[in-house]
Amino acid sequence: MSDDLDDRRPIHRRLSDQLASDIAQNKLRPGEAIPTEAELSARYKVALGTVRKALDHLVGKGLIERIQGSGSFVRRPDFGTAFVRFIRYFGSAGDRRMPKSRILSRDAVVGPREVTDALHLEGGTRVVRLRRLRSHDGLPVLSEEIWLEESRFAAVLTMPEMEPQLLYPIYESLCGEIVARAEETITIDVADEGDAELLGMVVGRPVVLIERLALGYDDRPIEWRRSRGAGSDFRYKVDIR
Amino acid sequence: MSDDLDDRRPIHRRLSDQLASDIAQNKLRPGEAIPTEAELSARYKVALGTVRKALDHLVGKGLIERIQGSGSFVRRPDFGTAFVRFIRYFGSAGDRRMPKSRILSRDAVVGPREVTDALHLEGGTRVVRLRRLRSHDGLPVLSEEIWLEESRFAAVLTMPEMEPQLLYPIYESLCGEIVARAEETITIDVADEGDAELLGMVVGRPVVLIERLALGYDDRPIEWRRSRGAGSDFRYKVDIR
DNA sequence: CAGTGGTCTAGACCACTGC
DNA sequence: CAGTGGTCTAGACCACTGA
Repeated sequence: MSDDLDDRRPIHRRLSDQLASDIAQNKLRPGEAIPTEAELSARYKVALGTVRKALDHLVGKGLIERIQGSGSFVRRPDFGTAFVRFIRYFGSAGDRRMPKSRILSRDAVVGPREVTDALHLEGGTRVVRLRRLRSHDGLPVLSEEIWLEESRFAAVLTMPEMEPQLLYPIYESLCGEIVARAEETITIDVADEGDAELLGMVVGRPVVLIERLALGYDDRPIEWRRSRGAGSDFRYKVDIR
Repeated sequence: MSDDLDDRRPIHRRLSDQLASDIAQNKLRPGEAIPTEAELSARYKVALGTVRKALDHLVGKGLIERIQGSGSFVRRPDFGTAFVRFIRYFGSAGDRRMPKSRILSRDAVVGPREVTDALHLEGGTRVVRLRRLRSHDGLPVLSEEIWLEESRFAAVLTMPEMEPQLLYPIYESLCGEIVARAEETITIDVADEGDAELLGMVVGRPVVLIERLALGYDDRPIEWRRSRGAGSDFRYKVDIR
């Protein structure tokens, strides 16, 4: 462990923090195997049970997966389906066509106040802005504005436009930025002229507004996204304990 | 354990299932202490570590709480604040007045199809219906319809109307039904005449529709509730891992 | 087959709670 | 102070994976 001085925290806790930190710093990358229990036990001179407790804790935090007989692996969060969680589709049951994305514009601008605030940047920092329209069964479903710090994501401006664009893998391969989790805030608005044009809605009808802040393993903001969709398409289910 | 025959499941798993079942059958009631680790270890002739693993699992499921030096206790879920999770308030920051509830009507009727479906009852079963209006700072915020199986909840019809009515404690004391968890589905609608009257809204403006199914520890449906509120008051935050 | 994680045991010591 | 849960150890055996 990096700091053997702070003896007040339990060993299993220090070990899991150490590993979480390695993951945050991309020393251990998604999909990679982490050292085996025996290896960690020997390296840090702690009992196997203590190692197991640390790893179990990381499983609980969603950072790793354990596969018996194979090893323990850094988990790659799957946000591809998050879109689907919120929006209900009307297409026939057998229809499994992927939603399609079309990028409407890509540019770099001085960040509006709310964007720099959301991304924890200095006011006036330049940011990349993407506008994107997501469709299902040929019908527009979500219009998105996506904001990124320009200094880290300039490559996004010049990348060729591929078709089934999932952005997070692109951030990873092009910019070395790995999205670990996201915070979404859902509110309700009414359709304006832009929604009427992009989503084919009637002005004044309910719109669902989804604001998402994507964060790295180290909790640094990576991307801020604001999506608008027809309220009638929205459905969300929560479990309360 | 009740069935020592099924040896294929791990001991810690059988033990936690046994305890979960005791909780489901109200043999162990919310707030009560469960047997100590040592007690369970002796009674079931298993090692302490195995007992601990079983109890840790129950903590993860949200069924118990453990308090060092004191004991392990059946958890009482707190839904009183769920209302607050969805609705943002505008009152001054220092204002901590509790939201108020007023019951508009109480009666028993043949359950509408969607109600009996939600409660997993035979079509045509009689149900209790409550209408309730929840206000904050004197302004109506949520209008609710609450549905209960009449045969189990007839007492709700005749109870005196107390003021700070939290229903779930009433279900427990009057009917012996304990709510363990709930499933909520959020959709968006537009205001109708009823919303205009009860919530002071303009017809056609966005409404948030929250449907909640409350369940016991044994996953049997207890109550189905449908709440409507002004869309402009709605805000919900989710964390995605 | 060797190597991995999963289960289970037995026991020592610590930290906290409540009387 | 006695009793509780929390930490940690050391070691045995099992179940599964993949070459």
